[in-house]
Formats: sequence, C-alpha cells, structure tokens
Amino acid sequence: MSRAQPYDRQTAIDAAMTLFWEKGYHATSLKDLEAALQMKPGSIYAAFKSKEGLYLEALAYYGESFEQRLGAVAEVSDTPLKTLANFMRSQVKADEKGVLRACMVVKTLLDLPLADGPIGAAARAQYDHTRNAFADLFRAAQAQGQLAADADAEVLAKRYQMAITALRIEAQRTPNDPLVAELAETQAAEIEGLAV
Amino acid sequence: MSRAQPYDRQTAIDAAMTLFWEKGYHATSLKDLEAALQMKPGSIYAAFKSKEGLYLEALAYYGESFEQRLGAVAEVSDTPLKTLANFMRSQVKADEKGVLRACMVVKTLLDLPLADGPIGAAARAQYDHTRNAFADLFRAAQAQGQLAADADAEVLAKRYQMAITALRIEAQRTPNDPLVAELAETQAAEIEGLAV
DNA sequence: GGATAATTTGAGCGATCACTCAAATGTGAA
DNA sequence: TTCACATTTGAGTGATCGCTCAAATTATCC
Repeated sequence: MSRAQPYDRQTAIDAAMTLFWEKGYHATSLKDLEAALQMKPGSIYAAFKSKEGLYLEALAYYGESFEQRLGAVAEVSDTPLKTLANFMRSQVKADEKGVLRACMVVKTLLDLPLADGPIGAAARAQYDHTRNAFADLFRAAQAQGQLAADADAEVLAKRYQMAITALRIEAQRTPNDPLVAELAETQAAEIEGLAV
Repeated sequence: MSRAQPYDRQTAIDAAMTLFWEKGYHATSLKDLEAALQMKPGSIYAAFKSKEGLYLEALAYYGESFEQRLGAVAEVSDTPLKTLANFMRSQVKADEKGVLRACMVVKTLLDLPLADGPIGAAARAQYDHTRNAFADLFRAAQAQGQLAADADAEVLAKRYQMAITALRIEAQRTPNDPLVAELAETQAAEIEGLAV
C-alpha cells in the first residue's frame, strides 16, 4: 500500500548519535547528517521532524546504550560495589569501535545555548536519571550490608558521577595515558574499599 | 595623524570571552559579537583578523585571569597546600559578576571540531600549563617538607585538575547546591590533610 | 493493471553565516 | 586650513544554514 523505507531507523539514529556526539549540535550541519545517515533532507524531516528532534532521539539512544553497558557490567559483577568499581574501570577504555569520548550528556549540558530548550531539559533528566541509577547501586550495597548504613548514597553517587565525568574528559584528551588508567583504577579500588 | 579607536581593546576581548565562554565557538555569531563588543564587522576583522583570532585572544585572556586568581589565592594562603585547598573552594563560588560556569578551556577541549586547528592547540597548551602550575604548588609543598617526599606531584596535580573540572561542571549545572559546596570542601580538606 | 497511498527525492526557499572593501570619518602634522 | 593617512563604517559578498514541498517513486489492493 505504500513505499518502503530504504533506511533502518535505528541505524540512522546510531549514525546521528555518533556525529552529534563528536561534533556537537551546532557544528553538525544537515549536510553532515545527510551524508552520515544516507538520507535526503526530506526523509530526515519526515522521520525526525527537525534537527532538534533527531538530536533528542540520538541523546535518548545514547542514554539507553549507557544504561545497557551498566547493566552488562552488573551481570558479571558479584556485588553492587564491584559493579560500580568495574563500571568506572570500563569508562576509560575504548569501546568496540575504538572510540573513547567524553560523555555526550555532559557535552550537551555544557552547551548553554541548548539549556533553555527541550534538548537541555532532556540532558538534565538523563543526567539525573543516571545519578539515580548509581545511587540505587550504593543503596543496594547498603541493603546487602556491604556498605556502612550511615553512608549517604546520594553524596556517594554524585562523587561517583563526577569522577566518571572527569575521567572521561581526561581519557578523551589523552587516550592510552597510563596515568588516567591508574587514576581510574585508584578510584575504582576506593569504591571497593568502601565494603565493610 | 590617524583616527582614534573608539573602543578599548581589552574591554572588547573581555566581552568576547564572556560570550564565547557562554555560548561556545560555533553558536556565537559575528552578529552576537558585533552587539557585545559594539564594533562593526570591519573593525573586528581589522583588530582580530578573524573570528578564530578573536577566540584565541579571548581564550588567552581567560587563561591570564585564571592564573591571576590562583595567584591571588596564593597571596592570602599560608602554604602551597592551603593555596590549593582554598583555590578549590573558590572554584564553586560565583565570581564578582555572579557568574559560575564550567571552565572555558575544558569546554574548548570538548569541542572536537576545534581540536585540529589552532584553537585546539591553544586549549591543550593552556590545560597543560595550568596543570603544571598545580604540580609546581605540590612540588613547593614537598620542598618545604609539608608533603611526603615520595608523593607524585604529577599525579596529584592531575587528580586536582580533574576534581576542579568536575566541580565546576556540577556547579554550573546546579548553582547554590549545598551538596556541591560540601564536596568541594571535602576535597579541599583532603588536600590540606596531605600535610605531614 | 490501474487506482491509491505512503514515502523518497532534491531543487531551491529565505535567513543567516563569516567576511570584505570602497567610502566616510576623525586625527595630527604642516 | 589643508593635507595625509590610519581607522571605522555598514551595505553587500558568496556560501551555507535549517528546512519545505511539488513531483517522482514504489509499494499494496482490487
């Protein structure tokens, strides 16, 4: 009854995410997106409404991937604290594509012209959501008696998120820097050292 | 013999710095700069060669101001370690204009399209220069016997710089957050706690 | 196989981009 | 006063921006 879409939506979002993540919102042009997604402007607008809409989808997909990676680490870690420690270690290692970049959510948060619009709101929501996921892990550690009952999970989660943010910025700037790997390991060990 | 410049060069650079710092390189247009500097395009190009040239001057001025603030804290601090601690405390407080933003150098470093050009090189140089200034303070503490002789000043400086980076990102996102202030104080106290 | 409908297509829209340059302007020297 | 000249001025450059839409295309249904 209708013409088929020659592109795969998820593949397109993935490509958009990579491009936006690398270049940022303002420096990424529709021309860049057309080339990366292999879609003509009309199709992009039919599928995603606008450049902003596409960014929102890309950012959401980034968040899903991030959460998925955290879940994967949790699968292979014995305790919540070890999950947090291992996840921190993983953050300074290049991914399957050999890419090691600062967090896309943080980059979006730092882009103040976006702060007032829907993109800013989405980034803040994702950032808070992620911190809550970390706090849940600290609380789980407490519930299992592996973390002092008087420890403040919110504070620990904020510290943890800040450490990851800083590590990833540093890792992007100097990939393969043994000093960064050492600092990640030190801080991961500190998390494990919270165990009673 | 010639017409006088109706603008003050330093004032113009200061205004450009504020604008670039807030909006970033790509989202700042010449129209924005014309309004902020109160200069016509021709004058801007006569004075700064290009948008890129103006950004470089703004970034350099940012670096000078940063260093000056560090120096001012050193003036009123008894020891190198206290200088570092007090400077960290100062980083999560709004400046004289009530502004509290993530570091302009870090923002520039995260802007990957700029990385290959002169702006990227300048940002990296400034970032390293700043870290060296921190390392010098740690080394001074060692020389004065206030810090364990086997401590690694380079590692401490990197940790310190990362902590400040993360704190300022967090402070920009949630100004007046008591949790951020608390974390800054905790980490400042940790620096002071290194004293033997 | 013709009608119908969903989708892609890409030329081109007005707006804005970074930037230029001929003309106007202000200044100190003569 | 007049001249020489550095400097400002701002309309205007071609290029690119995000985006639109009429036309072409490809599918399904009868």
